[in-house]
Amino acid sequence: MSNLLAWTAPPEAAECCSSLSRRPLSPAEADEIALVLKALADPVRLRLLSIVASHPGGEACVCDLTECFELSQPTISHHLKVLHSAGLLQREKRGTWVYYRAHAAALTSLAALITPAVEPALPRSC
Amino acid sequence: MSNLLAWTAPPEAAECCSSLSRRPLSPAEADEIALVLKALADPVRLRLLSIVASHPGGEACVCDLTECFELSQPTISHHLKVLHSAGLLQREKRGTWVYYRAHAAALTSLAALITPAVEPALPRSC
DNA sequence: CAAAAGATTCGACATATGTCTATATTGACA
DNA sequence: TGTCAATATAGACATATGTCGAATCTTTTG
Repeated sequence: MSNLLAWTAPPEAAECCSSLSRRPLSPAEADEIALVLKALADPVRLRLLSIVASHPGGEACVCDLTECFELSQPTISHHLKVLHSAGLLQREKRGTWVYYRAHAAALTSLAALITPAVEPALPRSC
Repeated sequence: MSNLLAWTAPPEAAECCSSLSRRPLSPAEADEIALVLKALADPVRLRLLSIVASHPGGEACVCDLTECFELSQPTISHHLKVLHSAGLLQREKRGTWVYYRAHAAALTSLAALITPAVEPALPRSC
């Protein structure tokens, strides 16, 4: 599973808060962040995440979610797996049912990453 | 050009702040947000945006950017176009050079969208 | 005007991705 | 133990995407 939280404090960023706008990302950092954003960058997965997050109790099972779409159950399952692998959804199996909930810390980290820096960046090139 | 800023106050969200976690996104909203996230969800484009944003003066021309990658100049130009079309980069032509800068408001909106809601969501299904 | 430099557009190609159907797995329960 | 219900996995297929080289456009300058 991709670990976005780990990104928030990479060695080379010890000097600073996490933000795209503070300094150029290394290729490796960009690869990792892109994995998480790719997981989010799909209309079905955005809706799945928003449905799960705003569901009563903050969680929903696959059967709840499948009803919301005109897509096959395996397709929904696939999208949930992508979100889970990216660390954006947490998974808990209870009996026959599997419940998903939003991983708030991962979303918070991602949002912080995107938020423009308030302070002007130090002069750098690449 | 996709207009993320417009999303921040859609008619059906008048009740509330903008957040994925507040209520289920409509399919149309999800499509629009996905367009912006798709633009961000690429390692090269993430690096381009971070380089532009942290460049002295907050802007960089294409020639500055091409040096940072082992990719052809048309490829860089393509990625810049994607970011610009998504509203994440602003473009200004001065003489022969084209300067890009990060669109801070768009990034702020996107970050707000991803940030988990503090208040519990109202009970809703899809 | 012509030539050069910066940038974009075009067309092609290989890879990645979203979706489906069919099948497998897991757990509840008679 | 056998069957059923809820999810997940596998394999196939069509479409989307990232990259390139070649050509085109635009602006400066000799």
